[in-house]
Amino acid sequence: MIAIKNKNFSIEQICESGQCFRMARCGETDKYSLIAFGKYLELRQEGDRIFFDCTQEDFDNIWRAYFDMDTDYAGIIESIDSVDRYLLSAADYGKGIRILRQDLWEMMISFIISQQNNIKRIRRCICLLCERYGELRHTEEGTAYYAFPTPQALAEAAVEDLYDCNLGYRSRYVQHTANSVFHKEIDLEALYRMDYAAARNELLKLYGVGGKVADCICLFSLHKTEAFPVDTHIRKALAAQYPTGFPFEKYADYSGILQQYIFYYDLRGNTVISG
DNA sequence: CATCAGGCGAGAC
DNA sequence: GTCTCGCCTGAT
Repeated sequence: MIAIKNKNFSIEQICESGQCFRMARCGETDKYSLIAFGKYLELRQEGDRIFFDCTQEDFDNIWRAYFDMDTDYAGIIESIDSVDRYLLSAADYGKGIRILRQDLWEMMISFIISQQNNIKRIRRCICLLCERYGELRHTEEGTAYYAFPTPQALAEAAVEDLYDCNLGYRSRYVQHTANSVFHKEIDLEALYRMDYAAARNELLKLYGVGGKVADCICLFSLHKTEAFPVDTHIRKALAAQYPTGFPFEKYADYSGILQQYIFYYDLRGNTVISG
């Protein structure tokens, strides 16, 4: 068990912020589970202390970077223009959110599925994909879980079987992109070395990946924090709060982090959460 | 019943 | 380059 203290870390907010579809609360307990990079992790929180049920080795090699533990989120929030009351409120509301560093391939497929879709169904689609095409694994304690499917597994899946995973018209996007990755028509390693503009441009070549999805992939896996995904929620929020335009120039290289505060505030703020 | 979810590709112009 | 339209499915 690894214990870390951090005031800008909320497991609940990270889970609900909609960037990771394989993190969930364990029933009615205070524990959360997460499957990422082929590993299963349980974690829980007491105030500003977070407890990771893993070895020091896994924490250092995987989870420290995954949860972006070395970025100063308090400093980012402090940099917000003091006259921008809306952004200050949004950031205060979602101050425990972190921009995760997730697997690139998994984010490609996850955000292709996310288009014109709702979070509940996205989770269900991904769960089905993992159960049918991912490798079954067990923790040392015996907990069973499925790894995310490999590019080969999804490339070899029939489109009609992907339809059965409830993907709808996105099935052919997933199939096509899986083939592009499996046959190395796109070099995933090279994407990490590119800057934001180049990486985004490369991602746009994938069938089923447009501007919004490319920005989500850039932000949530390549950690290009200048990427600012604009979806229907953000579009409405910006129109209402920033009639003359969002001040990107003030937050040039981390506006994507602020996007997450706005998105989460719009999604959860001032609403009753059901289910 | 219609509308809308974290949009995108295809075709028209 | 910009605009419009159709698209799986389920929640509201």
